[in-house]
Amino acid sequence: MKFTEAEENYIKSIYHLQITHEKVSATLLSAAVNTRAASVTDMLKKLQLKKLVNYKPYQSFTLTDKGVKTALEIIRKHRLWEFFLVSKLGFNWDEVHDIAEELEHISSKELITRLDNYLGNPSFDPHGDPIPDKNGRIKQLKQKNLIETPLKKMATVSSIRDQSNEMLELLKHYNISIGTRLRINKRFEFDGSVEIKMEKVPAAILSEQVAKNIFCTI
Amino acid sequence: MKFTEAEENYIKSIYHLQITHEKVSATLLSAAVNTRAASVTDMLKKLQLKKLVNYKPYQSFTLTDKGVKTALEIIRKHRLWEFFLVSKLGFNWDEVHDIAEELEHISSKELITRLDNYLGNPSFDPHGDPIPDKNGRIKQLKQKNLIETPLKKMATVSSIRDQSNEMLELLKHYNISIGTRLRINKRFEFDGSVEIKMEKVPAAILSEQVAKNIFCTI
DNA sequence: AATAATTTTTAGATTTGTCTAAATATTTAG
DNA sequence: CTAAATATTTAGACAAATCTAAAAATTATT
Repeated sequence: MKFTEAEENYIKSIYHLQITHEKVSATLLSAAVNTRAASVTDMLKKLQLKKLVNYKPYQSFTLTDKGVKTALEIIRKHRLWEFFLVSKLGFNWDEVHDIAEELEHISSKELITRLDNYLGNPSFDPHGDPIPDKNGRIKQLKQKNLIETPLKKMATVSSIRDQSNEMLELLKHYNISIGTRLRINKRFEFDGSVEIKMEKVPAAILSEQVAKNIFCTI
Repeated sequence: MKFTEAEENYIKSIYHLQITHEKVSATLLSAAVNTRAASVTDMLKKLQLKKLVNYKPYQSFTLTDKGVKTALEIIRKHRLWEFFLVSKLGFNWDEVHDIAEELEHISSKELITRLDNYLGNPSFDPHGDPIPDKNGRIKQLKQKNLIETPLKKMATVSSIRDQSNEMLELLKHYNISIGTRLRINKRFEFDGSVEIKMEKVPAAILSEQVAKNIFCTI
């Protein structure tokens, strides 16, 4: 399916926002796409009709699977072009973003397939961000436990090391499971505990012992 | 100065038309940009305000110097991208037009400067058409179409004027492409058709309409 | 030269993506 | 728990680029 440049920019921005923020609001998005919130509302309705976002008035929204797939295609193009601009044309990595913002909207699939091969199917762009492959898969950074996970980044619980009943009981209480999305707000030097924030619930404190056993990917 | 994609397409089309036609009419232009004549009138008024065309209602029009300069910049981008697609990404010369139609609107000047150097500052694109240099200058090849090419001399196909899909289909059928070597055996007064002979295949007849659109160097 | 055919322009409408201002809903704070 | 602050949506407008239908101008034909 083909989308307008404006639609693509919204989809891409929502994708980036929902990785770094647990909730994507219209205001947040309006800043990201540099428009007024009222315009965002208009566009959300259109994207919903096209089944790209899950959206109900006055509620926060997310990309559908189709929306994510679309976002990854755009990001793939963006990052491949950035790689090209740096590796072949000799740009510095901090000069290429705006040009790639334009190039990412070129529609030809065959072009991207060939460009990818020409560049040697790179997995990371010049900024170190992963380049989705043709199936939308990105090389994930290794999983880290909550002691190692960087602060303030949305992370997804990917595994639990200690699977004792006591641990599972605790996870159940906090409503943490594989796939749960959370963010580390703060780490306390004093006892190694961490404050985590999940959607819809107040922040919670986990002891160092617990934190060491919960693994995430970002 | 920056122009919209629509404006650029009009400018480029007017340029091509005023090279191949003595007078450029709204109807002719409307076919070239694939819109209705009424829309062309609207756009001409806008382009006139921007000093890109000399236009008075009900009269034929021409590009201003500024318009020509703009057209050459767009054509330069188009042809450099075509060269890139063929020489670096391995596309066939008859597959690149539509992609270059999109790429020609990428705005960065620095990108084109670097692309030009990366490609070795080529003077001709894969169709044999000259690539304007950064100052808008074009190298003219002494090329003649098959009506003008002398009889019984080996000639090399250097460019195709009409690059419509229909024309490309026909060329593909006859296995004619840029670089093909051929000889004019005979010209028929009756309908202007020409008999050509290429290596390894029987002689073939081309209509006047086709012959006019195939250019050669000898 | 008068009329017919064609071309060009005008007038009014449509779509996309945006805006401002006002209305409405939600969240935060006293 | 209200009230204030903030966020979101609606309503109405606009610019760009297009369209159709009709009017006006030009060109061609008899």
